[in-house]
Amino acid sequence: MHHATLLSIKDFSDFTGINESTLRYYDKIGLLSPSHRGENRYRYYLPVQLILANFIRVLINLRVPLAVIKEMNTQRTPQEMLALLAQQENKLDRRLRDLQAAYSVIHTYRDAIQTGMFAHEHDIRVQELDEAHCVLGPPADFSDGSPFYKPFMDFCNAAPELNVNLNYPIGGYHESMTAFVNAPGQPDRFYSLDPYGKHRRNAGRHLVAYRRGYYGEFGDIAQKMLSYAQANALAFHGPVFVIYLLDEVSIANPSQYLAQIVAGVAKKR
Amino acid sequence: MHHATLLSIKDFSDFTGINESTLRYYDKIGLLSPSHRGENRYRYYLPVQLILANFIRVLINLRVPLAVIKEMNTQRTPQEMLALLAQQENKLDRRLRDLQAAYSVIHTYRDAIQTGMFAHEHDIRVQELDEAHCVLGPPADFSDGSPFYKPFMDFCNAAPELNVNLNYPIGGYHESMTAFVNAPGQPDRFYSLDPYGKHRRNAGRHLVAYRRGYYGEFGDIAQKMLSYAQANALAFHGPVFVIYLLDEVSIANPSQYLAQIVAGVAKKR
DNA sequence: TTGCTCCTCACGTCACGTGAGGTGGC
DNA sequence: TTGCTCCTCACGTCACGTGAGGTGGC
Repeated sequence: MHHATLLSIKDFSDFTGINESTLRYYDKIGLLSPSHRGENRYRYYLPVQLILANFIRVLINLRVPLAVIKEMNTQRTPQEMLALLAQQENKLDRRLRDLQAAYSVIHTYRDAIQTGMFAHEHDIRVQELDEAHCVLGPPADFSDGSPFYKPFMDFCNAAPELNVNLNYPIGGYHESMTAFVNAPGQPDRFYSLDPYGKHRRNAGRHLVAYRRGYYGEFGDIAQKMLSYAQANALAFHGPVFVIYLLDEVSIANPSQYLAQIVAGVAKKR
Repeated sequence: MHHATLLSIKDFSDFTGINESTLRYYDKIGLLSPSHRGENRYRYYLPVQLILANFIRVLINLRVPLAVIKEMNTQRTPQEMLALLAQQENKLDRRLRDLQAAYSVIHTYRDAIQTGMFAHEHDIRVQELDEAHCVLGPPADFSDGSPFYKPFMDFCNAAPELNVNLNYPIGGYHESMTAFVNAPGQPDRFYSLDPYGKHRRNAGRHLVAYRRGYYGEFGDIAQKMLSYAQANALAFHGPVFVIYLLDEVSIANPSQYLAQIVAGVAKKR
């Protein structure tokens, strides 16, 4: 500090924590200009401007755009500031929800991939599963013999109104084991593996099988499940949930995708 | 769709929900190029590329940079994807914390401004207050007669190591009413009105007064509080907390700032 | 002369969206 | 000719950070 009353750009930067080049930028856009300039065009700030800098710094941290801050700069009332804060609160709220949704998608995928990595394709067995949540789409229409992606696109198009987040892994829902056996590649509905979804797979005993391959290609896995059930005196009940634990998100080669098929079972008596 | 097997850029855009110009951009940066071009340079996509588009869309929603997505594009393994997701989770975690902090600052300021708007400057009375939290700074050093902002800057500089968020309103802490009376403009410490702070103002009866004016200018408010206490047979105890309910964030003119002074009191007996 | 602070101006960032001006086939 | 889809290319966005090249006073 050369003068007791004037701050060079370096001083001002040190006190405010705002980068020197950022201060020059604020000067350029008229957000915060030094009170005067030296003959050599050096910028000099008044200590009282530190207060203005703090005002700017606080609002920037609240994600208020510089243009808005500039408007509030010369004139502002508690009423206006309250309105701005309320508006900003809404914006942050939306961004928070967005981020939390992304966070949840990451978790769901991590779980799926981890399970998929340690699954053996020919492993088939009965497991006690916890309740799981999802969002079911509308009935899938394969009736006109349309290619695989047509009903899937219907699902995607219906997503906004059904409040379906398409970033979660997508699976196929069959109303019964019989339905799955008859057309393993043509689920009755698609579903999103949204852990906050309103639909659910009940807790309890399930027959769990795995199958490697492209979407809708299940080979003889349905038969294997039937044989296993017969050999172990199991009866199927409830819907069948297919989910791709390893899909295009984790694997480039479609023939290496890994599906998990889950069907409710009980001991025959 | 002109061909059953090929998608124009419009079709592809409709199916993926990705803007046409964005698809051209992805082509340009080599992230997602159409499988071939017509003689007129029209872009044509294969239906199987919809899967790749979904991969990209999902990762974009997880805030993965396009450059990283591009790297994972041709080769990716479940292991690599797990690592990427873990890394992304950390990033999102930091951003979430950031946003939540901003959110909390907004709430604190809204409360302060609302209280300030409905406060009358000459209102002075006893109130039952809830516990409140804050973060106390180091002892403020006014001893060398330095201007007001020197000890305040010390506080700001100490902020990072004390884990003080400087975006909350900042106030002055006096160890006793006597200390406040002797030097109302020179608090023993500064503090940040952080509702998650580790220090606190106890719940209970407090004498609450208001004073309009610039930082550190308190006129005769201390005397008024003493008189009020004497007239009502009140004894002071504990520290005095000063906070500016209306400061540079909500008001441009410093002479209109509004301070609230809060001191613990009990009936004399 | 050297070292220091400061200056201006141009350019890069990131993932697009927009808009101007043009083409090719019905 | 009109309408349609598609093309390329340039520019703007937002809040800076970086770096080149230069100045002025000790």
